Amino acid sequence: MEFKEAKSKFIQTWGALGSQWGINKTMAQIHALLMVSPEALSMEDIMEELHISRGNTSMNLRSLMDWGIVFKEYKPGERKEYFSAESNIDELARKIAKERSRREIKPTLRVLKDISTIEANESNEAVHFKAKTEELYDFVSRADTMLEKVTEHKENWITKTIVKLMT
Amino acid sequence: MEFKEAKSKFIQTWGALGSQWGINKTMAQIHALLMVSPEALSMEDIMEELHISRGNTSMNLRSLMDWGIVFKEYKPGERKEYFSAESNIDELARKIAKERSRREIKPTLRVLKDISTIEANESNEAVHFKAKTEELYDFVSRADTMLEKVTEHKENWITKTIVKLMT
DNA sequence: AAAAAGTTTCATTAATTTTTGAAAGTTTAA
DNA sequence: TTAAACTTTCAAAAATTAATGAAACTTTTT
Repeated sequence: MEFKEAKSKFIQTWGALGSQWGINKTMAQIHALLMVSPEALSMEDIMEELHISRGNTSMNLRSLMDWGIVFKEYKPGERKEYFSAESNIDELARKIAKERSRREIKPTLRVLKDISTIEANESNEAVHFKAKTEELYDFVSRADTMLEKVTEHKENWITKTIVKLMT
Repeated sequence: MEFKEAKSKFIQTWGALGSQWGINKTMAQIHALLMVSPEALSMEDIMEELHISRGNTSMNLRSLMDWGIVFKEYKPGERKEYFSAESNIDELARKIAKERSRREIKPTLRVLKDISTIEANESNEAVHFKAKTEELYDFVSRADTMLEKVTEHKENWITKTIVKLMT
């Protein structure tokens, strides 16, 4: 396989992965492209490489910047804006995890907490509901905390945890 | 909030969460409904509760069974099929993680490995590409292994890991 | 073996999501 | 202050994904 083919394959794969994870395909593709580009790219560059419109490029770049995983760069003496991706992969994972927690897990936890407070001395059905949603709350809450721990620090989390448990 | 309202809210929330994670809304809603039902439900029950068609119900139930998180049940003396959800939440998480790894992460790893083998003595661009995709392969690979470790066993993984590290 | 009770499939329709492109908006330079 | 260079927005169109429902299929009962 030569470079061009590999590059295109990478962009397609990253895009497909993105859509399976609830991120739109173009957004993931732009991110993939920027990740493997040694230099920051202009909007024109991106449009041309991915064959997408200006509007589409603009909106998805904005989303990527909202996620904190793509940055604007200005080249001295140039008016055009250039874009580059977070280059540290651990940092990338950290930001994605943090953002998904904030946007999805936290709101879900709020709902779960809320609905598990129903008075359940009525029916069997209500008792079971309350038990199940409480259990789910605990689980999701634990998972979220763990995710936070794993991603909050750049340093090795396991080591820290062990030290903490042993002292 | 009384029971009916809470139940409906739970089903909506779980459905929304599903679609953010690449699972179709109805599938997640059926799963939510079965999770909070103390008894197994028939297709009729599900159709009625969620206001969806027979075909839709049938296909999404099949998907849920393919994921291994919903089961068919037969009641003695009854011809109808009943459905129930995996009731252990740890087990549920385990199965989802395993399935997503198999369907999404593993294929991505294969592609990453494949494309990072290009001969990169040509351009700066190709050198950077090779380095980046290799780095990504290592990261995803590590993450997948960790996920496997966390979910492979029902027992507390942390404890085991610590014990292993200390001996 | 035919009817009854139930389930699955899949072409068509509906809903949702994404993309386009042209107009409006900004900023810089002359 | 106005023209040029560039970016953003958003209504409409296109593409994708999900849902319907009727016909086909399966299994059980009589």
